[in-house]
Amino acid sequence: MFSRCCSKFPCPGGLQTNGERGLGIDASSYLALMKSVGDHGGVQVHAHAVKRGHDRDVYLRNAILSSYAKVGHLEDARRLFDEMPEKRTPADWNSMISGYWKWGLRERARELFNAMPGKNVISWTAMVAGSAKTGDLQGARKYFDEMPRRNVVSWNAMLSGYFQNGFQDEALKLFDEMVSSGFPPDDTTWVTVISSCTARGDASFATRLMERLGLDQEHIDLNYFVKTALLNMYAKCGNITKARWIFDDLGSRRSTVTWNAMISAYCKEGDLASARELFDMMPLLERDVVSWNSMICGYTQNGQSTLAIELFHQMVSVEAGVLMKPDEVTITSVLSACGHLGAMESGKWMVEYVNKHQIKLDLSGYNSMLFMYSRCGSMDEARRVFHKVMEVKDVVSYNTLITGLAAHGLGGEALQLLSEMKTRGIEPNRVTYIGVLTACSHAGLIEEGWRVFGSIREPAVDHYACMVDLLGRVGELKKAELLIREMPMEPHSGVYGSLLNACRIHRRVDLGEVAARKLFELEPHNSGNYVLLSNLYASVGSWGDVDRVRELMRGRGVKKTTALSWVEYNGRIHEFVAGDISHEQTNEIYRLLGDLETRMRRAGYMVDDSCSLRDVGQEEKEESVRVHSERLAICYALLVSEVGSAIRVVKNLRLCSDCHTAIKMISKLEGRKIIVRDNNRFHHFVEGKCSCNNYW
DNA sequence: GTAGGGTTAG
Repeated sequence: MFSRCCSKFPCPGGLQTNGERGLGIDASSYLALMKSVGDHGGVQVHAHAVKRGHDRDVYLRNAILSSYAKVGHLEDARRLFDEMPEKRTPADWNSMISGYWKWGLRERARELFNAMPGKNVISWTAMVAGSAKTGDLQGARKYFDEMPRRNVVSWNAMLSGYFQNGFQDEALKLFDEMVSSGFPPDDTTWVTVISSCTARGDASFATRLMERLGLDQEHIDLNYFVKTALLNMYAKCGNITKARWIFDDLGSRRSTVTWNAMISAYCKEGDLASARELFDMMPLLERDVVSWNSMICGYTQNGQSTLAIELFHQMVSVEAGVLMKPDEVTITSVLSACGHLGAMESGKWMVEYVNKHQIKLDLSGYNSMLFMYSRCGSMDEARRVFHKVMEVKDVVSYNTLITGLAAHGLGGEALQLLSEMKTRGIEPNRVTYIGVLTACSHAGLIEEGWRVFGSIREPAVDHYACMVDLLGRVGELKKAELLIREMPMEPHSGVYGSLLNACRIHRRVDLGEVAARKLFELEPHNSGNYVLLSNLYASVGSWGDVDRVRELMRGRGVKKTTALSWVEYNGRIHEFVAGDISHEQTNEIYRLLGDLETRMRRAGYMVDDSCSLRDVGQEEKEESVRVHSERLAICYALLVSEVGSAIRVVKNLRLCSDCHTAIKMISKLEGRKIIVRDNNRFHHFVEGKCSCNNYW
């Protein structure tokens, strides 16, 4: 706006020399103007001011220099800085130094700082803050220790440096030092101290501190920054009532951050309705990317992946009114939602979106992408991202890929990754070993499993559960039993669950009953355990016992879990339950199913469409002969998807063995690759064979 | 009258 004004209406020459009063705009008016237009506007004020000779005013020059530096026009800022060495003030040096820090040019910042004559407390503080923000805490501390004079801002810079980098204990220690050396904390100090306590999950510590220093938390004078930090502290420490009290108390002084903190507080509590209510109440212009991210992440983390994806589409749609650009946090969350759903089409669409809009993903973003691909059954893409795209990897990246490989039964590759991460100096953690042991288990790698188990410094109960699973799956039930007896801690439900599942696979009713009894004690309301036991009875034809288990469930009021299967097609999730007749293409689906079964029988396969492993969740016996959901889902996919493409089905409960056989046949008869995810396991059916071999 | 420190999301 200003540059256009200048080019269209060149200023009369006479006024250019009349620097002090040109057109009645003096230097201080320019300064006021700059304040109102912000840094981006400030850059545009420059040309205008130069024409009137105001660039010789040191304050205005500095303001302009600062604007250039802040928006990243460092060369322009430097030109101004170099122009008139005789008029240079410490403020110019300091603006230049923090500009360099802001844009990550640490060496330039240091050079300038070293060359600066008459460094003042602001210069030193800029060095402390700059180093801390780039993660160089030692450097920051060195400047902090060496600075000849400190003020409260210097202390705050160092404190926040510790906090931002996750060293909350150091921050609190420094705060102690600060108080004992006589520096009274200000609001900013309190914000950092309270936040540090929040990060440590210790609300009472903050409260005690504030009391000790005579700061009443309900004091009316606390500024909204402090109140928001307090709100956040109570929210994170589980006192949602107190958090809400502060939120309501702030009234019109609420900022975007206050709203966001309250929204994420509700999300953390799992109270999505209240979170959404606030989100919808929030003035449209107040909503920033963090508000959207908080709500989307809230959905993802509370198992509402569909809503998360829906909200993302709302966020980027034009109808939302205010254009909102998603960032890497948004993408991380939505990719994760796609992974949880096994929604490959949506996931791919997201990746395309990222490329199209040039959103730069960080490590978490790529980890999320890895997660999405491997949960959608596309290990090739997951490997490609991991090996070819990601430059930096952390323990989460390795864990994600290893867990994915484990789910796909790719044990050897998981083992390879374990040794690779060790050579690269990335320390495996509890999760890594769960993944690797699971991988061994699914691939039947018993020796490797023992070796890995033996290498864990302090095996946790989950690792024992994995070993029981491994031993159990390959049929070593005696050894599994022995391991349980010898483990140094109390076995949890996962341990007995593995044992019971192994008994189901190997039809060991006697031992299975023992495991089930333990499980019913530990978690009497988990319907999965009853289903496992019932399936065990069914596998040996003890229908009376199957009915007994069902009675037991009813007697204890255990809720049945609906077995859902879903297929993603054309950007929509199509959901099926056993015996489903609600889908718009129901008739075609059943016709195809009947046709397939006829062909299977003709090919000499006995396929029992009642799925003799009956689902104890069904109330009525007749209902248990209803066709299982995954068969319906697969038939639907066969109808709509392209010939040659793989069929992906997600099932939220375990695939029964009759369906497993049936799907093998379908893959052969139709010449299609079928990928089924049940819980965390993948079955790749190709030409009548399944990747799980016999270890499923 | 210029320059340094603050809270929220994965």
